[in-house]
Amino acid sequence: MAIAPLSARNTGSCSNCNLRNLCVPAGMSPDELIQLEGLVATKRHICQGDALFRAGISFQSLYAVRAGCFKTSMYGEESRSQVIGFQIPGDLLGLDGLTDAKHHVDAIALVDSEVCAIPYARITQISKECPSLQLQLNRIMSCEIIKDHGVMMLLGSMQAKERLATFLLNFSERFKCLGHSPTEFKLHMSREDIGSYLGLKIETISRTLTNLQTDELISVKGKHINILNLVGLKGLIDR
Amino acid sequence: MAIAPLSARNTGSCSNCNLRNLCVPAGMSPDELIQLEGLVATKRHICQGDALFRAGISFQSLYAVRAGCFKTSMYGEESRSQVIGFQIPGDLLGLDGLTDAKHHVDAIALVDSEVCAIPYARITQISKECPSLQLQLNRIMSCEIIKDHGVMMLLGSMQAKERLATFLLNFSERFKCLGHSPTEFKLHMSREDIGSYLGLKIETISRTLTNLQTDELISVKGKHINILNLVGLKGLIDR
DNA sequence: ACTCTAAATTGACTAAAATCAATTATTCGA
DNA sequence: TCGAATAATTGATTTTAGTCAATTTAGAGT
Repeated sequence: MAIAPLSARNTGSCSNCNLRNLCVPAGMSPDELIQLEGLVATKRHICQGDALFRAGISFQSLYAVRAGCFKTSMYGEESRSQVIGFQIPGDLLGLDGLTDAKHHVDAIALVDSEVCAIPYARITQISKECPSLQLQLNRIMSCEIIKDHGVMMLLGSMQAKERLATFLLNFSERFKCLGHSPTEFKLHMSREDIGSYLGLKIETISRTLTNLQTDELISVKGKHINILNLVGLKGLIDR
Repeated sequence: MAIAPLSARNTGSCSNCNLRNLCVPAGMSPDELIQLEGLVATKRHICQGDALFRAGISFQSLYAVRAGCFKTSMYGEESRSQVIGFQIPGDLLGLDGLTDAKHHVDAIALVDSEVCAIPYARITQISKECPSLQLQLNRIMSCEIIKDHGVMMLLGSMQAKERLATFLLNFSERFKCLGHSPTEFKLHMSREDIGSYLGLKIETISRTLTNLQTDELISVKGKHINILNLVGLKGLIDR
């Protein structure tokens, strides 16, 4: 948990953010974007391993990931825990906090990361003059629900190989949207985290990864993934 | 699929609905409740087996369940399907439609049911004068996300017996909130549906149910469940 | 009430993933 | 750069849930 460099002194304007088409302002007109001036109050650096927030603490802001990678985990009774998701730039954190003004998951930085804090009070305030912001928040939350349903389907109906293929293809797609390579990327989370997310034990993750490599669908070097056969990988799922 | 009796000629006012503390108006003051007059446009009867809406069709309204029971299911590539949830009175249907104005799941009535249709356009319109409606919608969506996370934990980290116990306790709690018995109730969905929802095959559902009965934690007579030992059932999960 | 059909249960067996255990890589800090 | 600690891989074995198959039970429609 080293000290992250405090580089960004961006004032927090969405208008000139390179993530504006993937983040909260997505689909909003330049006129509307101006109304969003002052939406983002502060930027925060989170060092690898540190928590952006934890389950139980009071919810104040949503967080848009600007750089880095996070995992969110929830906790049940008696030592039960579950990784709920992984967030990369453009993703929003904290949407589970609006119910009772408390966070329900831990958000942990998997690498040194940067977020834009968006105070919820400011969202509701700006929404009054800019209804499309509120509509956009509704869309984002609805989208979150759809994504969760996808994970439920993965966990409820897929076997290990299919789950891992889906997982890799999901990251491939998301990195592609960010302008990165869809076939070569680094997964910052541990096998433990992947296992928890996919409802599998780490040994199964290891074995299945080796398995996909043997099939020449991917190549794995530690946390580095190289997708050798995107079509073949997709074929594992539709089967 | 018989014709359901058209009994309710309620005009659609939330103020005198007996579900107002469990449904959209929950937590709103009497003053605010008056502003909600005209929120509900129409009531609809849905016969057992019929769809309230289907994945892919255009989204217009949210639906509050007034009576009966629904299941929602999503579909993946090639014959894959997954039951996403079960809705009983007070629950809201259609929250996944706000992203792209399309539904993403099928909502099927498991018994003859009744819903209040709440046009989304009207929600956004009323929200302008009544910001607490918008806040309430945000809370509801956030709550939906939290509930989905709970299912993800169930699917990702519990074994068959724990999943079924959680499932039964969840219904017990929800029926209790509706003023029904928390220990005796009818589950209208098939074993197939329960299995899909819990990520298990129907044979496993059957066996596990028998198993819980042998342990004298529940008693099962077809779709009728009687929880004999609530504490014992809870004990299966915390372990 | 009766019949036909669909749903649920039960048993025997198989397959998938978990567990246990040992080894090999990585990572991080001195 | 080295060495301890942690993470990941691989193998052997067990456990759990899935599959296949046969009954039994429950429901819908006449």
